[in-house]
Amino acid sequence: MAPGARERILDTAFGLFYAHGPRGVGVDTIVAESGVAKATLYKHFPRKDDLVLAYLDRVDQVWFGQLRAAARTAGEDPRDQLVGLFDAVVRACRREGYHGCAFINAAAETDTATDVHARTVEHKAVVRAWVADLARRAGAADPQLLARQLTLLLDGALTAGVLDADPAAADGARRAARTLVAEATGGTW
Amino acid sequence: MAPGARERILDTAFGLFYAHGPRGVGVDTIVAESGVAKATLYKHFPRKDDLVLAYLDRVDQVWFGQLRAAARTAGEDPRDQLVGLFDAVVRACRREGYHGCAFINAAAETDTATDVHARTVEHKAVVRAWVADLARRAGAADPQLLARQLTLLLDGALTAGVLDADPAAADGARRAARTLVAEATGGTW
DNA sequence: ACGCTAGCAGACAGTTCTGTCTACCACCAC
DNA sequence: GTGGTGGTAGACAGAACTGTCTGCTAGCGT
Repeated sequence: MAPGARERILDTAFGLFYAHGPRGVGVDTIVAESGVAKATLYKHFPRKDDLVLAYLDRVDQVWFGQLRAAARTAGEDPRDQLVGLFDAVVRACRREGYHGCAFINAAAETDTATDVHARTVEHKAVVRAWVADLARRAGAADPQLLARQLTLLLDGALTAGVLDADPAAADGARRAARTLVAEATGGTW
Repeated sequence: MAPGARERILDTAFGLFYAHGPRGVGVDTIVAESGVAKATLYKHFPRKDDLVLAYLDRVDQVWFGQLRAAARTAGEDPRDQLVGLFDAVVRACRREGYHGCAFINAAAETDTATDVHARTVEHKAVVRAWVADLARRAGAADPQLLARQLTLLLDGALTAGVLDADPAAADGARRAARTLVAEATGGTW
C-alpha cells in the first residue's frame, strides 16, 4: 500500500506492456498482477488507453535518461557524445527481456490516427531535436540531416536488437555513426 | 470463384493484416470481406497463425521484388545499386496506406518464441545476405559490416516512414547510405 | 462522532475472438 | 447416377476482452 495503488498499477503495466505489447495484455491481468482492485484501476485510468499513454510517458523518461547518460559518459567532445549514444543501445539490447523500442512496438499495433501513434511521433521528434542540438554543437554542416541519419540508425539498431540477438548489429550501428559524424563534421577527430 | 478461395482469402488478409496488424484483424472480418465460408478458410489455414505466415511469405516476395527492381534500375555499378535500394524505401513510404515494415510490425506483437518471430528473423537474414553479396561485388572492405549497416538504415527508414510522413527521412537514409558505401569501398566514385 | 477519501473484492453486461460443427449445394469424372 | 471435391451459410462453444456497478473496509482530519 505504501507506494500507492497508482504506482503499483504503472509498475505492473510497464513490465507487462513492454513484454507483450499493450494489446497483448488484458486489464484483468494487470489487476491480478498488481493486486489492485479493478475499480481502483479505472479510477486512475478511465480507459485502457490512458494507462498505455502513462506507460509510454514512463518509457520516454527512462529511455531519454539512458541516452543522456550515454552521451555524458562518452566525454566532452560533442562528436564523441553523438557516437556514444549507441552505447545506450548496446546496453539496452543486452538486457534480459529486451523487446525492442516500446514506442515502435506500440505504434505498430495502432492506427495512425490514435493518441498512441501521436505520442510516438512526438517522442521521436523530441529525441531527434535533442540529437540535432548535439550535432549543431559538434559543428555538423547540416545538423538536421545528421540528426535524422543518426536517429534512423538508432531506430534500426533498436529493432534489430530484438530480431537478431547478434550484438554485431548495435556495434555496426556505432561504427556507422562514427563514419557519418566524421563525414558531417569534416574529417576525423 | 475463378481465382479460387485460397487466393481470395490471401488477398483479403494481405490488405487487412497490413493495415491493422494480424492481431488487429479477426477471422470473422476476413471471412466477411473475402466472401468465403468460414469452414473454407479453416480448411486452407487450420490456424490463424498459418494464415499470418502465408501473409508474411507474400510480403517477403513483394518487398524483395521491389528491392531487386530498385537495385536493377540504379545501374551497373554495385555501389550505385546499394544506394539505389533506398529508392524502394522512398517509393514505399510515398504509397497510400503505407504502414511500415510488415515483418517488424508483426514481430512487435508476438513473443520471441513464435513462428512469426522466426519468420521475421529469417526474412531479415535473407535480405542482409543478399545485400552482403552486393557489398562484396562493390568491393567493400568488410561486406558483412556494410550490409549490416545498410540494413539497419533500411529498417530505420521503413519505420520512420510511418511515424513521420516527412520524406526527408528516406532521403536522409539514402544520403547516409552513399556515405557508408563510399567509406567502405575507399573513396567516392 | 462524522464524513471523506482511497482502496478491496468480485459479479456482471456486452462484445469479440478463435475454432468446430452441421447441413446443404454444384460440379465433374467415371 | 454416384461419389468425391470444394465451396456456402451460419449456428455454436468457450474463452477473453473492456468497462460498470454494488458493497464493504480502513484511515484520517475535524
